[in-house]
Amino acid sequence: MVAVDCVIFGFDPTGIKLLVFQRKVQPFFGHWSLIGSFVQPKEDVRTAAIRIVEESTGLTDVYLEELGCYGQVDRDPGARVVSIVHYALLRIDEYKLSPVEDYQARWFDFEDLPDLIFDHQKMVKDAMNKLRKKSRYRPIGFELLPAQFTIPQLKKLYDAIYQKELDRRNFRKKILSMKILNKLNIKDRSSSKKGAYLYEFNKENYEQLLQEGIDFKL
Amino acid sequence: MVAVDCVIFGFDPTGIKLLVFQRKVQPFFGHWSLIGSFVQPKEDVRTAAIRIVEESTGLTDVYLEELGCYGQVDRDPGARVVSIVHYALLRIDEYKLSPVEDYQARWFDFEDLPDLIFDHQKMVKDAMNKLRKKSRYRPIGFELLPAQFTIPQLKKLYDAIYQKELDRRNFRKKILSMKILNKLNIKDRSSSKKGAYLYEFNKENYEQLLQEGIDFKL
DNA sequence: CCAAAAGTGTTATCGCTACACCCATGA
DNA sequence: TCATGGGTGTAGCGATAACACTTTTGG
Repeated sequence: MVAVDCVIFGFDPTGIKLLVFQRKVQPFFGHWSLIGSFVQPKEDVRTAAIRIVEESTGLTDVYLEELGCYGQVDRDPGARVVSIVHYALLRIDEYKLSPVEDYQARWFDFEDLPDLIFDHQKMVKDAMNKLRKKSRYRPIGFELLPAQFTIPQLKKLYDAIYQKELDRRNFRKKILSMKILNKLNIKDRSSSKKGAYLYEFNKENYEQLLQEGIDFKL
Repeated sequence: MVAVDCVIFGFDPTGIKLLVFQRKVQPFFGHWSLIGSFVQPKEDVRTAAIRIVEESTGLTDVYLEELGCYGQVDRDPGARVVSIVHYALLRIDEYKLSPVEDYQARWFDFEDLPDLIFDHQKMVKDAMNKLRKKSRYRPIGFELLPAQFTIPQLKKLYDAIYQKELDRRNFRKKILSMKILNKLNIKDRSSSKKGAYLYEFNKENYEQLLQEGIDFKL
């Protein structure tokens, strides 16, 4: 049997979040777990992952990547299930509430997760490591922010991913030098009196950078 | 059904090689393909990959890593098979001939591969890309060389991986500065009159570097 | 003695790091 | 007017890239 489980990341000003679910079937009814599902006979594996994210969050256009195969014989005590784990990055502010509520879902601080069933804890740990590595050379961090964001917000996200405080000035300099941000002439005053300019991600310039062989080390 | 397919890399002085096999079952009997097998009911997925490499090369202690899941519905025209692809790096000079001969296997130049069945061509391409990326920050290139090797040999390998000629002097300087090579007082004269010193990979120092957070960019 | 590969050293440049200062504004 | 977060500039250091010369030895 082949299943897909999804590690779903979010971010808000207090830090990185994980969306976990209360299991609705035996065994371990009511325990916290990642969201998952069996792959249907006529369904591609990746399609299954997309479906699962949509069913559980209402979102269709999120960053979604394969993490790996979890295929220990005894990982699921009930039956032989091989799980193809994916991780998703989404903007917390965009996700639709109702499907999440149906699923008995909850956002947890990444630093303060409950116990998860089976090998889900390891999946989460591996996903976070992959996110750390990947964000060093791909600007996937943007996927976790609202479409419009300030540079201090972006820095806070990277502080959280790397678990250390980056230098304000160097961070700004580097990210701007890549020219993958469009500055808007609007200020966000929610976190300071002076206000910080809002930016948007410039996808075209980013694609071009990829061609030329970027290295995006923040 | 869950299967494992393996992309098996080798290297000799003329370049990077791939081990491919002549298929012994229908459909596509006799066509070239990667080596693979179904995962047994009581077998971990990774264990299956190790088994496949051993059965097809006779080698047990090779570098082996998961590449990803190939799970399109129609990738195998015969049946629904999800394949967990792995790639292996091995020292051509070490592999036992007889099992390979049983399997109707052949080493092909990576640049000059035959047509492969199903989506195996894409697996190979993806594996090579992963090898390129990974070798930028992990010294996995060593896995492809004999236990003892010269620095010019190592450079040739990285030339082949990156598909460009690195600078001889800078390459040597950098690799030596990492202190992950043990110099032997023996010269290999097979490729020049003057002869080049042989080195061994120093695993202890490498492990220590990993702790400290290496970045191995050549 | 010479061709061919191996081995070594130097210099200029670029990018990163580590800093200190000014700006705008609500309270 | 002052506390708070936002925005900008610069100097020093270290790593990288570009490059030329010497060494060894079989033919």
